Amino acid sequence: MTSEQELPLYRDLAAELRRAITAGELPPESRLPTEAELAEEHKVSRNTVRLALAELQAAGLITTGRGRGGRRVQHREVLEFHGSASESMARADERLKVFDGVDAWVADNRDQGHEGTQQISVEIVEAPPGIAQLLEIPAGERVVVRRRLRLVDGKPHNLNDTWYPADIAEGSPIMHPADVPQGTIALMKDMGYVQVRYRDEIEGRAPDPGEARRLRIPSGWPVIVQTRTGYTTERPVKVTVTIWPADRARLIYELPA
Amino acid sequence: MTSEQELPLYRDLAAELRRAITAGELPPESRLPTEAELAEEHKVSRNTVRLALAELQAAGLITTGRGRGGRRVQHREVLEFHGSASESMARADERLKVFDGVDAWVADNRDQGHEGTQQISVEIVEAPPGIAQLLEIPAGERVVVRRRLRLVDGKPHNLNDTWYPADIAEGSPIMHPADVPQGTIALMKDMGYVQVRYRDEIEGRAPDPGEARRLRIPSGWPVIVQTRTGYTTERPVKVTVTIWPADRARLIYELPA
DNA sequence: CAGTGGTCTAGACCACCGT
DNA sequence: CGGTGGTCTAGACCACTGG
Repeated sequence: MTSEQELPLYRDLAAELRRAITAGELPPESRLPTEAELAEEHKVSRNTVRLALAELQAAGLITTGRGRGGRRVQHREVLEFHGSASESMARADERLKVFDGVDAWVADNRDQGHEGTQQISVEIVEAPPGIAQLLEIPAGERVVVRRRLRLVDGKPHNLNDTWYPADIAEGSPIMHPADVPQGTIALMKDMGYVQVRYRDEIEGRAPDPGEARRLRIPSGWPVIVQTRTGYTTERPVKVTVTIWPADRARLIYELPA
Repeated sequence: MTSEQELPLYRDLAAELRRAITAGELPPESRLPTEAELAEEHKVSRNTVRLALAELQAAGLITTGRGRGGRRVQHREVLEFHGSASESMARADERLKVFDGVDAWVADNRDQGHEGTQQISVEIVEAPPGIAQLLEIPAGERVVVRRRLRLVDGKPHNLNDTWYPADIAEGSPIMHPADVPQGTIALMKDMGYVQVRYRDEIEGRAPDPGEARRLRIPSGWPVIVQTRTGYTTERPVKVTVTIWPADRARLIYELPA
């Protein structure tokens, strides 16, 4: 009755496990059978089992359990981030009154019942080509990059690097590797750089090894990359690159027609 | 001199090939050494070579070559799609004058020097939960879904499914499985449904097997999913779900501050 | 049709981690 | 400590495809 299209053994096994997980027979956080058990049950070699599990792992359905822990069904939690002006700005006003001394992202997490923390470092480097193009400066020009590894409930969640032309950032509080409570947008406004529009570019890809290591994800796991360029009436003044493991975030934009 | 961190053999090999590709020593479209050659060169088993190649494949750097073709370095071409109103609308006006009888997406491709075609089918189904929630109707209610597989230069490029409440679509030209030259937005406007705002949600994930098959991508390859809900002043009137293989598209939004 | 990648087996050793 | 997944080997057979 099952319309078997003569799948390879490992695809077949992957499909069965996928069905069991999405049907709820294997609930989130529950342990999977061990590789040896699956191999015996299905009369295949352990390598074949591993091919099937690798597929589910790439799809974000199961975890990779080292040691005695075993693999578990992935508990999937998606946090939402608002890209457009209207909605996020309206809520940002409220936030600043309620949560003092933390930036918008930390507050955004509290809204969703999570604790956000950040590890911030600041460097002065030569602008890589992609960043230079967006900032409309020559490649290799000095820029200040403020790198943030953001943690949710203590675990790495996303990378957020903001690049500023050196003439804007140097000597300002942007260089200070700590939270800017009122936000860097307000800070730059006080410095005379009023951002009037943004351009967001969104793409998906596999992380490079460095990104995978910092986010503690397997190297095949896809990430979403949002590149936001902020403009005054005069020129681009910052580029922010945010990288999330794909299943961990959803971007939302509200647009007029 | 190489700061080897005692990587597993296959990660080491993957890193070397990755470097050779990004450094241009293996240019796009060029053939990789065969698995047997790599195994012998590096004194590892063929399975180890395959683990390394699987990683590069997941990262979208190389193709999967069946038969005598061999693997090749992936030729990466990213097409851009505009999410926001301002820019895309201004250009849409011009398009309609120049390209007659084709919809905006087909024209969008011509702008970038490619030929876009679509395979369209229309179904009447019960609304799945996610779609029902966005359309603000009970789950299981009848909806019309207009499914499009879009091809660029003859190859599958993205999936674009638009869901309409049955009361709006039934009996209208939306049900006709062919191009709507003036676009469904203009068509709905003529029918009295003027869309005044959109809400976009963007996420990344691995495709399910059906999506992977339709797009002809390996099942681990990540996709970007854009879900656009269109609203009149009264209510949501359509939900469009577009799915791209992640490396094939970049979404762009222009936003006021 | 020869060579390629795709699939599969049956073993082995080890680092790691929970109990 | 004992069991788990991570890594690796050395084979084998086959489907597909380009020359």
